[in-house]
Amino acid sequence: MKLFNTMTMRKDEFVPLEPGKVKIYTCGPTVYDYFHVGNARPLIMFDVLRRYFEYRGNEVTYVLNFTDIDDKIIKRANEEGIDSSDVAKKYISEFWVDARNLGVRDATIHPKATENIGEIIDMISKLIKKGLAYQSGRDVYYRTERFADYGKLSHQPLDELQAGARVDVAEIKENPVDFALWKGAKPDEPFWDSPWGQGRPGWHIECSAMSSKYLGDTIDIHCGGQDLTFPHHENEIAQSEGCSGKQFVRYWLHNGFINIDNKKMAKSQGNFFTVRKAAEAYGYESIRMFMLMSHYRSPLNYSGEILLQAKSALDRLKTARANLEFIAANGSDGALGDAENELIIALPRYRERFIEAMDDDFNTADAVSVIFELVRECNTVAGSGSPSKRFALAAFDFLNELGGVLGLFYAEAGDKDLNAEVEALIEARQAARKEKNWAEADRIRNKLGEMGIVLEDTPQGVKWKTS
RNA sequence: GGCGACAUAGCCAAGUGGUAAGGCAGUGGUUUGCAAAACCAUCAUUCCCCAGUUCGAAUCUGGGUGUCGCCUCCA
Repeated sequence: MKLFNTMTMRKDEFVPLEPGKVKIYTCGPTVYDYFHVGNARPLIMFDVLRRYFEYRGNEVTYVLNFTDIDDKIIKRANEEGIDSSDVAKKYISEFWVDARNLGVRDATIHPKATENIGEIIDMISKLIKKGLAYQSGRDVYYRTERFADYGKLSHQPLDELQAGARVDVAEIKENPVDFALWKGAKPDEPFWDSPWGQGRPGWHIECSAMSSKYLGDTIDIHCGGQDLTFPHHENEIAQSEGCSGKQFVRYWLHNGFINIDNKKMAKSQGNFFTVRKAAEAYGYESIRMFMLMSHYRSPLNYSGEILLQAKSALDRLKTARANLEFIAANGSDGALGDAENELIIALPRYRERFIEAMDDDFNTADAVSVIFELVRECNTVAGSGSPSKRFALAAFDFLNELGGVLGLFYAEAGDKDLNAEVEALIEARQAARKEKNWAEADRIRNKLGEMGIVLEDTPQGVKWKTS
């Protein structure tokens, strides 16, 4: 498998440190609000990466952290007059609602910064001892010019960064590019005790500390949005490699942005849609489909029209899948027909093409197109003659296999079951149809439509789905 | 100023040297009691522009134009 590595700026052949085992760390959310569609991209795409590694027989340890102490959380807490830990708690639980509805599987470990303060303090102490960090007032800063490789990920020479630095030239810092590892607490701020007084960790050190605690000094893959390349990931390298003396990350993966009118969707710009809100209009799985249909590194414009397109595309797949499931239950019991047999023999070729696409820097857009071609074949075969249960079941399973790698075809909370009232109406309509009482049959169908139930008359019987 | 990305049909989007995948929308047809779903056909002589390399370029090289991102919290 090839992965585009930001460090080398090309697609590198992926070889895990330990054969059959893959260690991945993805920078998780700062929990001070609902997350938006832009935040959802790394969650969804790197969830797919993880699923794919598992599909190919690897054991994956996947870490996704929560930054649960941060300036923004404190700000939010002050605005609402509540404790910052309550803000974090609330938005972590809201995170689970959206993430699970998007079909994002729980990571192996979801560490929280506030539960790893000890490890963070240890790491900072080690950096100070090595001369890579210094205390200044009640803060601790990283001495960037001491780390020879600083800038190697973002490919920016340190002196250029200084020239372009718009950061406040705080007196307390030796160099404007130095960044905080520990921040002394201001009045009314939450704090933890440390050798440098009461305070809290800086943002960058959390990820370094949690990554090494849960995955070791060297990990296979570190993921995040492109905007984290600098300074966040650059700083992580300085901290982790400065501390351990070993390579921190072997492959750096960065997803492109979700844009609105070609501008990056960002909370600070105010041009964002929360996943919660977008899902109300188009459904969670459509958001997932929207992301899958393009390459994770390409910029992707968000709009209602495009979400609708993604929803229609997804519906095509889901309908095909539901048709196969229906035939698997109601089709003929006979042996496979010639066309059925041919398609089943061809399935491994679809699998190969799917894998080929995914092996190329997990090109989900291409992988999705393989599924569409498969679906057309399945529809053709299932729509002619009297399709057999055996065929439909095999095709159904196969569709689930490929869809499952992309995290498709899951039930969202709120998917309806058929209730007794609906069932009675469907039967009444069938009776009317038998008597060729089309007016009555159509009346019932319209009524069901208003209830959100769409009917399809098929050779194997009546199918229904929610609209 | 430094570093980087992107530009393919009405819309979305793969393809990085061999003659333009896939999806959405549209059009014509088949099927259906009518629908729905589905299937078939159709839908870019052409990939931002110019020049070059090559038997051959959307793909490589040079130049240009446009858009965006990072360098500051940011997925």
